[in-house]
Amino acid sequence: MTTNLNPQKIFIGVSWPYASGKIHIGHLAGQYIACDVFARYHRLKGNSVLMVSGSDSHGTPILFKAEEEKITPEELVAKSHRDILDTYKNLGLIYENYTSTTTKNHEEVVQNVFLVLKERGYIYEDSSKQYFDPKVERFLPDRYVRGTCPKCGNENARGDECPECGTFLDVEDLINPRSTLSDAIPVLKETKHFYLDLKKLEPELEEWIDGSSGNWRKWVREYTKGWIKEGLKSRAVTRDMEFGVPVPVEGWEGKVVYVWIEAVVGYLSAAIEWAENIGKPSKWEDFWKDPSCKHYYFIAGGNTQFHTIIWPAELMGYSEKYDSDELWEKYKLPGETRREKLDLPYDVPSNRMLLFNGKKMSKGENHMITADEMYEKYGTDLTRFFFTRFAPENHDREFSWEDLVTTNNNELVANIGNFINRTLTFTYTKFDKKVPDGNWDESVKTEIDNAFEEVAQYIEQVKLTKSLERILELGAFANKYFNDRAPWVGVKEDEQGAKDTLFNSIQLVNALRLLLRPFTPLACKELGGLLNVKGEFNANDVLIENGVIEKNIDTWAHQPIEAGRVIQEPELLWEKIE
RNA sequence: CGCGGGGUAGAGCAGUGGCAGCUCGUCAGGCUCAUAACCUGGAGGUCGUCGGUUCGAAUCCGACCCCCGCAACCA
Repeated sequence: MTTNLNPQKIFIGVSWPYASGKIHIGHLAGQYIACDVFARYHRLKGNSVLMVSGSDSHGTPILFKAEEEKITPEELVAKSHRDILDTYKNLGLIYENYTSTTTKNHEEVVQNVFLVLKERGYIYEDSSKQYFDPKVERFLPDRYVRGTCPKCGNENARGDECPECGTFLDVEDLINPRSTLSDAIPVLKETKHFYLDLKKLEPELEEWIDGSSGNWRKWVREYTKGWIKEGLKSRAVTRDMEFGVPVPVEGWEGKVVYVWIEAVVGYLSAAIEWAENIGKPSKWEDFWKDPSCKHYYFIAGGNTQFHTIIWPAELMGYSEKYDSDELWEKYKLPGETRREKLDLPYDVPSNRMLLFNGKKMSKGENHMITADEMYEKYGTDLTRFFFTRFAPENHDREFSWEDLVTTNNNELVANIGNFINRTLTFTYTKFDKKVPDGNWDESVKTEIDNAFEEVAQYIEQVKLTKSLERILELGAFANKYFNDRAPWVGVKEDEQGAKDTLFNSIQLVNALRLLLRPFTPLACKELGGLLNVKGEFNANDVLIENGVIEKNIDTWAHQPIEAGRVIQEPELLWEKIE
């Protein structure tokens, strides 16, 4: 436990959950637990962490859902936001700032970014024809138009894709189109939009991807390169709608900035809001304008290209502001003082899909298990442990309740939990509740030090499943050590030998506690109590209590328990289920 | 030929040219401090298919088959 004199700055952006309901376990497996484990580790390591996210609170589906539930969109969004916060709290998911896209600050930053990109010529105006539902008087997103597939004749094809034959469609090609909102026949209407000129940024983008993607997950890199290979197309960045961030251009009333400009800018606006919240309005620049600050984006599946292509493109285009006296004066961000470029992503450790009965989870089709259900059944630690242990880091993974039970019983309980329990019980009953006076076994010491180092490496590479596997290895080592040394024999025949064994076992128990802090925080805290650990600095607890961490203290190392310390009566940290 | 991921023991997965591994399950044994736990040993695989390169291929090359994801504000 030493002051970290040279803390690494870590910015973590976590994809924004859509505020149309509760989050499900796919979200947990995808990013919300991984980011928290990663952030907790870095805080414990004494690094400077800024992790932000928020509720994505705009868009057509929210309008429709609100209508369905007969409440206002604002009410739906507020309720969803509260639900999400509850879930986070239950699962111990903590952010430096978790906000929402409904804030004035967000609107201001989005409009600022939009206008700079427009001034630099990366956003241009064009018009297109889009289906309009005359009955409900709304333009229709492609997915809200159904009709007959021109390829296979399926009468229920969606405007974007035919679910029957799998073809991606242009909405205008549908035969006999109808609106899913009213069943009315939609009409094609001319509408003007702004487009993001990705083509223009493509060379710069490609160079950046070639240079930076070496440490990305293979599938993320290949997927991204695939998009570039296909050629980037301009995309409309505005929508005909009233619910969202208004397009800040005269004559564009009734249109809003479309999500994949809007939501990703949240990473910046939430950082700015955080700086404001802690009373240091320029502090966000430490994380956004320091090239040594590493930017990680925890996202999942289909969001990948927004973070490896579109968001970097926006940042590149936006950073041209700093080359122009005029733009710099005209478009200052809140609290902005430094005329330096914004940092680009360092890594995008995107996960693949968690499947349930062979299909991915979906809010729309109600094919899901909510995060709340998981929490209510199995609690914080097991939920966190399981979805780290079996995160779909490199390929899709099937979720099953059996795996969850097996993992709990064989790994959390039988490996780690049982070792802790047998050690504490032995100490409590055979050594008068005191840590016996024993000598360090070098092999144990080495094993512990190696574990700290290797687990740290895995986490820093965002190989979280491996990091947990490594901790389980230490648990297996500990059980074997205990078994080989057979202190239950020694306690009668070789008392000092038994004392040595238990002294070292206690150290292993404490090592496991320290290593597991990012993964199973509740049990670690409880175990700290059993071991009578007092006054230990835990940056994550400080963040929960004070909302900010003032000191960078490196606590990622073994902290020995001294002989003679009295321990509490052992209690089970985790129990077998079913 | 749209883009991408995958196919290895009953299950879930590591393994990028050199004796096919890990966890769980299963079988046998040991131990008894511990949550029926822990420890040791065994059985179980023509590495999707076919062809090629090589002294040597799960791994490199070619063809094919199967599963999955991706243009929607679905993580």
